[in-house]
Amino acid sequence: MARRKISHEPVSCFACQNRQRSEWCVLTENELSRFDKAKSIRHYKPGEFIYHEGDACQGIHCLEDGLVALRKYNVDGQSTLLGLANPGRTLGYRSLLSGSPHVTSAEVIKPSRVCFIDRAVIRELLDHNPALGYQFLRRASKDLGRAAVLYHQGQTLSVRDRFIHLLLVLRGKYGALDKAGALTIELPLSRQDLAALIGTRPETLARTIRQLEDDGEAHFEGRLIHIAEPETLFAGLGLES
Amino acid sequence: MARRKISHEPVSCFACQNRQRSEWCVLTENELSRFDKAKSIRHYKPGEFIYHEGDACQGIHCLEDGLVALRKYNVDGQSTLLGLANPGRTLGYRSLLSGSPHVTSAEVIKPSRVCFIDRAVIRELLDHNPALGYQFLRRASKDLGRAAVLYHQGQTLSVRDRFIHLLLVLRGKYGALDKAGALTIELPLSRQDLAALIGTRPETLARTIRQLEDDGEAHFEGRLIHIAEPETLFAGLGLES
DNA sequence: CGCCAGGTTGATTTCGCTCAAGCAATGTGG
DNA sequence: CCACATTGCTTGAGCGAAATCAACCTGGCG
Repeated sequence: MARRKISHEPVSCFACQNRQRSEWCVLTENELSRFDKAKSIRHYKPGEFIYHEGDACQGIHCLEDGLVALRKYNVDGQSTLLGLANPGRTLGYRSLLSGSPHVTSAEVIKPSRVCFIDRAVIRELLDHNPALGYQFLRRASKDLGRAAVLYHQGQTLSVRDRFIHLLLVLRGKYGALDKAGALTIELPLSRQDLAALIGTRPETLARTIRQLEDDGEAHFEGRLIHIAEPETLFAGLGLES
Repeated sequence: MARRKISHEPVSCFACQNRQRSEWCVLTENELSRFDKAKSIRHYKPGEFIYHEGDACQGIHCLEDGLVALRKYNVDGQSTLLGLANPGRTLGYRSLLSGSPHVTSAEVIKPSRVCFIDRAVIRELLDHNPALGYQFLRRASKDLGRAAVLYHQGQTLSVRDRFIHLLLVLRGKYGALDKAGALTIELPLSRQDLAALIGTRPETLARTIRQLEDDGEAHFEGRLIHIAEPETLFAGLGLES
């Protein structure tokens, strides 16, 4: 599959494809220039951490390209995946704005290019341009809604249903329909991470996958999933936006 | 205990005790006056709803006095309690700011006095006074952190540990230490709601309580809990801010 | 009084976790 | 190139925590 190479050329914020779809779309030319000068770019390999749970927040990270997992560890080393970050996503804003340490660790899943901007610069921009704060406010509000739904699902749904729901979500970014209406999803994650994402263990997920195969609901090979009748599979869930 | 009567006298926002500790502390005199004129006060009895999950957001509610539960229902009518709101708390800001429907229902637990302010007025104030947006931003960031911790705990802790953790939280608002260092908590909730708050069923909670009694960790009578050695009980948890 | 909701307790079941083993793919060093 | 470790995934067996189902008790209230 399209294992696209990540360019190591430094990209100006002005040219950044993600900017329009991110919180930074409200910055003026001047502000963007300030932002651009202050940023530093770094490349991460899978398994590396951008920041760790408990760290004080130094600033904000923008994921330009790649994939990052937001993970939280147990005392026993057991981990839960709180979410995934795709290109364009701003990381660490929660910690910066609340003034408390990071509650999750940001672990790189696919090779990633990440920009870092110091907290002082962000504060300056926030003080200067209220629209930026408003962007983050909308962003935080949406995240908060997602968190509530996630929590509730974790409490009330079975592993099977949580997994199906996860596929529903991943379909958006990683799914493709063929002409017959069948769905193919290329998972960006290992089984372990899929399990962590729905708060279960790899063994249980393997069994759940087995069950879906046996029921004829879906076909799994490696990180590819084929679902002949997606609508049927996704029907049994409380529909969500 | 202090079953204090709630006054039905309309209170000016200028005189509101909660204002200093809320997001509204940054309003100017003029703005506060605008706010005060726009507000309407309503009294709710236990069991009444301030808004329902799925409703579009009409505006913001301020809880002046009383207690409100943020609840989310399952398809089967099973509910989870996402959190409690104490006096001074602003309700519904998430929905307003994200522009999406309420994700939870706000159900009154104790008789409550609630102010309502139309969304248009809030927007006006937000446009006018960036500091207000910043207040909500901090608030949302903190809520988001709490949500992450809550989710993770729900996934990894046993019912017993989640319950003890809940007591730790409730201690802050509803606990009192005597001279011997023993802790008494007066729970503001029914057993059912306590169960919903930690994502379990009433039967399981009853058994957990029984177990804590048998272990001599705590003594329960009705909504009163006596804990002789709070430090011992709370010791076995990963400490959280 | 009877009714009912909330709470407790008991019996049983089930879902998911733990522990353990096996297997395939990948890497590594001699 | 082979022996070997390593890592990720799957499967099996057994166990345990919590859910479910059901009965019963209690206190409040019409």
